[in-house]
Amino acid sequence: MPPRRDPQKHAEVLDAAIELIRQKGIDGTSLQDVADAVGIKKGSLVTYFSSKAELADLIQARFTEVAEQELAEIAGREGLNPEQRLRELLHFHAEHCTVRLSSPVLVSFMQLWSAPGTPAGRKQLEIRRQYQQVFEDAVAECSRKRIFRKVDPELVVNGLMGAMSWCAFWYEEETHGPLRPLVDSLIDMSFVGLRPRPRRAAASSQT
Amino acid sequence: MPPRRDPQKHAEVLDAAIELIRQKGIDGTSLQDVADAVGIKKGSLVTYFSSKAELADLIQARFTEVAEQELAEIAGREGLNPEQRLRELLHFHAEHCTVRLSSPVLVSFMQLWSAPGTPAGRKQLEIRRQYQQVFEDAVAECSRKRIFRKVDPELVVNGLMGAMSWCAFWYEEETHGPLRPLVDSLIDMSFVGLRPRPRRAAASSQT
DNA sequence: GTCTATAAAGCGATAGAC
DNA sequence: GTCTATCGCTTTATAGAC
Repeated sequence: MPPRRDPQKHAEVLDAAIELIRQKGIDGTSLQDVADAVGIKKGSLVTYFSSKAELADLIQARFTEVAEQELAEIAGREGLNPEQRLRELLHFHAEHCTVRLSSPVLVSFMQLWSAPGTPAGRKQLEIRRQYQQVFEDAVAECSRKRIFRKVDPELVVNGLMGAMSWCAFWYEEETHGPLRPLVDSLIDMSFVGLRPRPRRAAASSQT
Repeated sequence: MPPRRDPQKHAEVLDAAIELIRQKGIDGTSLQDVADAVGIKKGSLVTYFSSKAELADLIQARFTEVAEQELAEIAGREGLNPEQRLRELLHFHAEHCTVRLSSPVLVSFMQLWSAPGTPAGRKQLEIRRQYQQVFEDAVAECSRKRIFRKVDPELVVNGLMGAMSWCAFWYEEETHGPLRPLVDSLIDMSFVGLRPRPRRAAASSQT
């Protein structure tokens, strides 16, 4: 399990597996596919992981590790006001979902997240909670600085992350062009609804 | 394939399959599971569908049929202004994703939606396009009536539907209470960002 | 460390008796 | 319409030679 002799080859195998699962999902990817992709025989994969479940764990660990590192970097970056920080966090999340994960992988994550019974599912749930907490803290900070009005951070983040995550299911670079300006537009529209109300606002659809 | 003698039993089998797929996803559900759930032998399932692919088609057809009926009902309902109509459409979508589909089923839909190469995938893509078109029309109508400013309906709908669909991944009735007020809050916040700008608005984070 | 070979299990699909 | 039985295939996992 630990990369004993050849960590580079370990990374190569993992990269190939990630790319395949990115395209076809975890269920649609067999160990034979992985072996073919790296040019070794199926039986030799045991050198790099002892089971398919462990492969899935390794991939998930890598993704969440990357995500947490980037989130921590943004959270600690200098020279950003709270709104810009939240914006950067949302940009990262959108890109993480669309470019790096792709919808099949996102879907696999979701499936694990929605199986909280298993130990792995519980662990995933905790990771997701931590991940989301960073966003909720950023929203709360915006409220504290009167950039946003007082809002429920959990609800707001669920809405924002939904809009961002959903990009994985509709965004295509050839059709829509670069992702960033699209996401910026979405964020702009969303943030307007979070501003402090000058006199009154937001109320309009009372039946 | 057509329910020749016992349409009730057909519906029962389909219900059981839906419930299983709701829990474990399409790949995680074997025909043996379905047969066990309805108390017949695996081989007897051919009476109700000739292959697993056809089972998936039947389930998808049922869901999309229900969705299209409801959407048409809302689109044609009397006494709603364009904003209220859009709001009702979004409410339906949120409930459709959370309560009726649940995240694993939504996830299965996504998986099929993201395989546009196959004929079935192409058909699903067209269904989704039609489905989404109803929402985009509603947004465009709001813009025409100056309830919203001029916006890109596709982008706006993608953002709104993302926030709604995402509810399937975080909403739990025991934790959060009734779904409707939560969704209303999300819609309220989003709509504020779509209003015509009185003088200037929305610009605040220019670096 | 990689290979061949195979075990063991589960899958969807099908044939034929009742 | 349902059953039993089985086929053919794919999958993961493992054992042992080089």
